[in-house]
Amino acid sequence: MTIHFSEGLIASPMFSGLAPKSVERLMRVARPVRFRRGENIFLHQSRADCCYVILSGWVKLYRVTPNGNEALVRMHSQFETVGFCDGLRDQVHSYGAEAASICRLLSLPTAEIRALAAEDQEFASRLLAHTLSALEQMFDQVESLKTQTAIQRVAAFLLRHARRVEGRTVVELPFEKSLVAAHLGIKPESLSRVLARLKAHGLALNQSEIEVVNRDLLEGVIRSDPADAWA
Amino acid sequence: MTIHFSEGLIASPMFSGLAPKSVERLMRVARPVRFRRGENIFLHQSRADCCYVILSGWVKLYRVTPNGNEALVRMHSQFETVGFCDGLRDQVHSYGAEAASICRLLSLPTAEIRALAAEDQEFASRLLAHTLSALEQMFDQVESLKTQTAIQRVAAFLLRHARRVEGRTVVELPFEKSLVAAHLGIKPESLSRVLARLKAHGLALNQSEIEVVNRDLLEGVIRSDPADAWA
DNA sequence: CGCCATCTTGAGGTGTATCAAACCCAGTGG
DNA sequence: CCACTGGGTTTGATACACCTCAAGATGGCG
Repeated sequence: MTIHFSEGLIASPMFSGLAPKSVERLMRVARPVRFRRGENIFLHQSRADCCYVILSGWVKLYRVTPNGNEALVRMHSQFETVGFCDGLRDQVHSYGAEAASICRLLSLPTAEIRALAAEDQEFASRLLAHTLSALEQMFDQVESLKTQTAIQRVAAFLLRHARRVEGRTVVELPFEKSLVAAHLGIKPESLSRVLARLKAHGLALNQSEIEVVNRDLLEGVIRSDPADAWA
Repeated sequence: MTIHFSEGLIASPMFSGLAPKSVERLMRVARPVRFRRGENIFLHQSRADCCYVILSGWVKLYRVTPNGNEALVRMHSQFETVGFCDGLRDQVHSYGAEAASICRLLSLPTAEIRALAAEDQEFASRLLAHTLSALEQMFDQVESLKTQTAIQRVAAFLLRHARRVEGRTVVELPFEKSLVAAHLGIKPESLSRVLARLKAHGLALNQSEIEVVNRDLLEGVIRSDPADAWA
């Protein structure tokens, strides 16, 4: 049931399609690591001498502001990579990483990654493409923070995570609600209230299960301008 | 007084240190373009077949949401690059670009950039480093949007742009106030009010001139937790 | 069962947006 | 020289969105 390390590596978009020789080279220095929920993976400002590929579980990237507040920057899950951003430049981490659930990672020395990038051109261009798409995702996040209200962000999040099971469209929250709230830039209490308000807009809440009963209505919440009132 | 095109190119962090052969190659296909303030450079979702280097002026990157709202994603100035993010992947632009002032750009065909990246390894790694730092800047932006209030973001912005002239610390806004507001994720009216409130925290406003009279006080505004009240 | 963490609900406060009006100021044209 | 114009900015009154603090509800788990 558990994924073998090398399978996990090549399942990651960043390493898929890598020459077998390069995979083997990486696997020689890769080490599997496990973390319990809440455990620290690396700290903000620490030397980035390891990058990680997630084999299972969720990892949260966050920053701590001078006044002790915490900003959740991104959430990452299976086969995504963590810590490359600073590792590739041989700098200190520009964010901290913490296990948001039990998770298994593959740790890779950044020195080896850099060396490989210098030799394997295909890998280098893959790295670039990967970074560019991360950048675009950050654009999305900034856009939603600047133009959408909390309700709209929640609605969009729910629709993104909605899956059809047995004819119904249900949303399984990928991680606990307080993390979902931080991810969307609001407080847990607000998330709770927003979910309650969305019951009037195509959402049904039956004891911890979230169901989308009217997709169009929910999409309407996202489309509508905050200036206009939706009752 | 005006910068020659090739000087502009190599002054850009993305192209500095490039082999003379590569510079020459790019200059053969580079074309200078001018825009008046408010003119469109490229549209969101249009094919990204040109990238740009800014020789002078300011460029704003923005997105238009389904409901007609506009989100300012980033501002760029001299020697920064615009449009590479999607050009390198041969995709459509993930944002629109507009001249925020009179500006001169150097337009480069993305096909040529991609070809050069494939051949010149040094350039490829420069591209990656550049993209990574853009990513980190987006992290900064998300952090400030999620953890700081409007007043704190304004204070931080002012301190970032404060310069010492003739013994006084003054802030010259790089572009008009409505753009500063959009950049910080607030409305122009709010920016106006916030500036007025900051007069009690080390800022002086003398008819369109902004002066930092007490840096520590301003920094205190940023440090303090929004929960605590600052009168 | 009782404990604990997580989530919800309520009351009240702060922050920012909205809409509308006044203001400032550089250009323009009489 | 002065009225007129129009964009950008400020100010005011008001509304809404979201936060804070505190109290309850829920649900897993020893």
